[in-house]
Amino acid sequence: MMRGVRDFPVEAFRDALRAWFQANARDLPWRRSRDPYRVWVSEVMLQQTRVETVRTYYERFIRRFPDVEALAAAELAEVLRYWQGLGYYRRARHLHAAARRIVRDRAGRWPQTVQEWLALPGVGPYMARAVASIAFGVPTGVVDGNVRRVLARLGGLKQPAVRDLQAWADGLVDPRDPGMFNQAMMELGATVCTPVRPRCGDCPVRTFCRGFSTGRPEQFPTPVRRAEPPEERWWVVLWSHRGRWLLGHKRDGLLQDMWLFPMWPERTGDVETDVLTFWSPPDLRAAADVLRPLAPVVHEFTHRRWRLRPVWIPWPDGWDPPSVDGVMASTGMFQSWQWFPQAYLRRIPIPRAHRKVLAALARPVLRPMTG
DNA sequence: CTCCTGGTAT
DNA sequence: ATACCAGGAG
Repeated sequence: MMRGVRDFPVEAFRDALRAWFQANARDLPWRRSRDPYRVWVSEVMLQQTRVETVRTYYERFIRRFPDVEALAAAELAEVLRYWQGLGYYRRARHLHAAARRIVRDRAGRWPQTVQEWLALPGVGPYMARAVASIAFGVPTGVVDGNVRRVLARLGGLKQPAVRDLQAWADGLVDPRDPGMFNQAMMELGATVCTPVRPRCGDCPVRTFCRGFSTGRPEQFPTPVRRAEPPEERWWVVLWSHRGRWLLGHKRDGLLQDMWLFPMWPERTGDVETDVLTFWSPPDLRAAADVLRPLAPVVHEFTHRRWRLRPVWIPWPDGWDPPSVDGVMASTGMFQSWQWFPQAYLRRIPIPRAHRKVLAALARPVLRPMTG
């Protein structure tokens, strides 16, 4: 057991936390049911994502895919479309794959133990314990980012090991209602024991808290600064022809299975040199004639920052259809490509970064293209 | 603007 | 250890 955690008044802590949660729990859509499907979907969405963002997505998703059978029967593209804008699209692909496993391999029988949940794709230590405790009453503690912070402050721990926190959470969890206890811990972290300026005055368990007694709760756990993500500069080509737009289906890695406008790395800063060299000579001359620079877009991921320079190429209706295969193949990032009518852009999964590019069409150019 | 947050897979 | 997204708060 960790220093500072010995002789922790477990029963009194549970009582104070329970009373607080019963009076202060936010009314969230996924809390109205202990249906494993709903608990699971909400937990997947809430991973790495804020409650207010998830709320809208969750309700739409449940309307469209009301149970695990409906999700398993759906196409991946459809699932991704409902996930569009939430980020971490791998979550959606795993959710979909796991739904198919539950329906096909388990004949719709739900995993109930932590071990069974862990066997599903996209389910790790946190999620397995969250769903098992909330939907099935398994007496196990969960340690997500919120709980980690709450426990670190309670124990006055600067750099707690996850294993120790898990062990502590397992000992703390209320066996009478593990799901409620876990949700209460996370709720406390989300609304009171916040990363900056925690509201200790509103905290139901401050009398148990070493962080509070030190007067500097924000020091637990020790804050760490994230490194600057490296920057990448890309040209993005919005190619339109007879009311259609050319997009590619991303093959792998970042934004896999999403639809993107073709992109080329910026090298010289001159679009004809960097992009149009991959085009056939007649296409090159024609494209240069109708090329329209758009306002730049910045989009930040965890691990890299994109500076996008969108270029609109409105291919005149009267001209021959452009030959796109060689051009799209030259990007090396798509498994297929397609001309989509304007109205269809709402029906395919396009990540936020390229939605911003699309929005740049409606704005005036802010800077010249060269330089 | 700047600084901050988050689970799983590999 | 690193890849993966899109925000919010101040």
